[in-house]
Amino acid sequence: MSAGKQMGLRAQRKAQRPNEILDAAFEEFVERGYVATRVEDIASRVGVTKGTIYFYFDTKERLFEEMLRRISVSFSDVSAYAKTLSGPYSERIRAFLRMAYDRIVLDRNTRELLRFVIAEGARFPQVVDRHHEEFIVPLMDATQKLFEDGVAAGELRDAPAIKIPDTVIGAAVTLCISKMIFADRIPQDVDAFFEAHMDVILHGLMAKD
Amino acid sequence: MSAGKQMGLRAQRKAQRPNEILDAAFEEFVERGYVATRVEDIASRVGVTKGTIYFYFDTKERLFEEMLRRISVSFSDVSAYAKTLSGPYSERIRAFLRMAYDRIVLDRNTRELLRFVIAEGARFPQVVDRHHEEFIVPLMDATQKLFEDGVAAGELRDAPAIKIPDTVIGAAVTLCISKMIFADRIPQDVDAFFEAHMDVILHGLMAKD
Amino acid sequence: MSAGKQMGLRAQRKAQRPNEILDAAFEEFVERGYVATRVEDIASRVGVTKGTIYFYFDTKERLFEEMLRRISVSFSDVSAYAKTLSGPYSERIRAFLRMAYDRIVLDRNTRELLRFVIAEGARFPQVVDRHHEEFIVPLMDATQKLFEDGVAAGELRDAPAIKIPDTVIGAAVTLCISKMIFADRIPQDVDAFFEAHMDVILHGLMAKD
Amino acid sequence: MSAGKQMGLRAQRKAQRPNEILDAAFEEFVERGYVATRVEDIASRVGVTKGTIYFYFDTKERLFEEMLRRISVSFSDVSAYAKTLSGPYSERIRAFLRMAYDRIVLDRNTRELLRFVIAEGARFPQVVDRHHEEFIVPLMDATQKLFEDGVAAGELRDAPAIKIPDTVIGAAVTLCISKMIFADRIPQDVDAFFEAHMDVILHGLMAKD
DNA sequence: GATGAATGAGGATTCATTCAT
DNA sequence: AATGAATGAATCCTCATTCAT
Repeated sequence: MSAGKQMGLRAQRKAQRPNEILDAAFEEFVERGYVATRVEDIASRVGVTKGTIYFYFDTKERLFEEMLRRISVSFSDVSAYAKTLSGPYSERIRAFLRMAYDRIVLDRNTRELLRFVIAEGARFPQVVDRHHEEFIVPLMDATQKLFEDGVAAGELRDAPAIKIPDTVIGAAVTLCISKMIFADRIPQDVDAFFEAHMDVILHGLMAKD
Repeated sequence: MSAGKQMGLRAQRKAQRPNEILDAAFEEFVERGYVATRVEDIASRVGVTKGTIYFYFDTKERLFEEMLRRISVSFSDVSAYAKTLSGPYSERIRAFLRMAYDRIVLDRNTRELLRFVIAEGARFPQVVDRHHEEFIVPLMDATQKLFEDGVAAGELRDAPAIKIPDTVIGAAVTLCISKMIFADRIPQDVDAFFEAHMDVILHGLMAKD
Repeated sequence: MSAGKQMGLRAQRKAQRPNEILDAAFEEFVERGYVATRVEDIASRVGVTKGTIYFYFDTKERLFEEMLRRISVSFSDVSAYAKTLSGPYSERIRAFLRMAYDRIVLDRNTRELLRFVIAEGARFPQVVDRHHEEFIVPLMDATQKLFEDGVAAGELRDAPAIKIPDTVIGAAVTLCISKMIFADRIPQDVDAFFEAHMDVILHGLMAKD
Repeated sequence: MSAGKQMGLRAQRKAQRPNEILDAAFEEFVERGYVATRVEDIASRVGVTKGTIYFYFDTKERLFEEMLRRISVSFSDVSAYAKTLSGPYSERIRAFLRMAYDRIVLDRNTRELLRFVIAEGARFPQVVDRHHEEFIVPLMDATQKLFEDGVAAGELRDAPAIKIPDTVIGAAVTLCISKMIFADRIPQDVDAFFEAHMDVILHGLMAKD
């Protein structure tokens, strides 16, 4: 019944080739950056030769862009997620921020995407723009909305950070970068970091009773 | 009496050549990254030819490393700075963080250094290590010390963030990155950001009276 | 009774494949030359894929050679044609030269064949040799014979051009080249050219009465 | 006093490099055509390496174009030459056509230029246009003018070829092509050809007395 | 000190050809 | 018969580096 059963082994492999290549490209571009990565490196990683890469992707540039598209899972759903939250705002914020940490710090794709934005942004300006539109804006908007709702509910203080949620999310981004640049050499205790961060945030934002 | 006075203008200029080159190298490497920057680009910016660059620097790699050294002003003095602070800890923290913002967010060299750490870290691991030793550790240590003193003085709450000051400094790093990747396209109001951040931090860390 | 009647449409089409391919090859090779023409270009023009071309032709080189063979209609019959002519030599020459013009200037295959001889002669020396044997020699021999007969008949002057008929045929070749290189950008009035040429030739070759 | 004395050997050689390269490029492009000629072939012929070629010429295309410019000696002066002629028109035509033969048939540059026009015209349309403007038009105009003057002087018949001088010049072009494609394999007796051609032309164009 | 011609290794891309399906 | 994925040799062009002047 499955499509797989109707495809020959070769056909199955073939259908996966573009994704195999994009995955290999991701690893190589992460390791060496756009310019220093050779198309042949990517081919070797897949176990094919240069020519095969060009059979599926016109240019190295295109390959890079499609790889980015593949790893870029937009944050446009976080707003919907915030709406599913209920209970006291201290709990909602915790849940929301935990989700943010999971997606920003723990998701390798998102982490390395930030590396590409920083390292290749000058070469691929549209990558920076897309990152802003699909990641930063949705996340900040959702966070701000959550905060404003908390203020309206009388549970949060009307702090200036309500309007500049970057001041709160920022710590997660920085942790993401630390994980990215130090990898395993300097391990990061994400949970402890998250708890310490939450503690400051909640103490800093909760309305005095 | 100074050496400068005894040099002709031309001689002075020549004595400055290495620095001119390093400055030009900085701009070019920032724009294009290590691999994509051509030695000739740097030479053109200085107004000399390739050969001249090689008179002063053995290789492109060396040039890159020395450029990094030139822009890397260590943070090892921030601990001394913290010691000069007096008065209530809320004020000390404000002054200390303001200094941190100035050096992390507003100083272009520090900002772009972070770009190099992220973009070229795989190629120049020692840059990552140095960045850790000379920037992150001194800054975190001094911050932590300041917080611990505040706790000891009974002015700060013994929050878990005291031991993980990255949770506090993180926002500044993220703002630095925003300025870096968006440049002038998306202006950042550093002062407003700082005030909003301070507000959360102080409310979050001050001991209840 | 013919094979065609017993074949289905599809079978007929298939039987024509080699010729379709040769025709497409002709167009592509004319447009881009041997080296710059890709086997895939030819395949696209036929509406098949590369592999199909290789089913019918071993190599691109072979394909080129067979295409040449297809368009090369030998001039070995012009001598027979000359023998069919009768009447005064002025009329015979006019008829013969008109035939030469038709075949050299107006026949696209012959025209482009000359292009291949000039453009690819170094790569395919046998093409040059064949062109000499099958086109130039038969045409010149027949022309010379016609002229000599005219002289023997006392109708033509025993001009040195009788032995070097290229001096007469040359104009047609040049017109062929003009048509070839300028195509429609600079239209050539073949009839006017022919008449003007004939006029000089006849005045130049006829015996004085 | 000579410039040569003031240049070092190296400097002299350097100043000649572009021309050496263009000459080598001419030979290689003649032999193999534009596409099949490798930049490295040209470099080898000069005795340098690829890189050197690119030091002087941006691209292979540019190199080809400049090579063409180098070998293209315009025919715009033939009209002035015609004006220097005096005496009976039979003599003027002989002198003029001899000059045309010398420049069209015997000048290797002009000969091979025609090869490029035919072989590379589709790739470099401007070459075809330039050839028309700088070679064909000036030559035809001058020839026509000479013929018309001869008619006006009552020495030449008002033949239709007067207005279509290509019918006369054509033979020279064809001889040029023969020399080009057969090179030494089939030697051409240019003088005999010229004389035979002249004989027909003069008999064909002279007014009856 | 500075120049810039020259080198040559390296990398993106193309394309004739093969072959399993 | 036909397809099209895969190969790998070939070729344009770049650029770090050298070195004679």
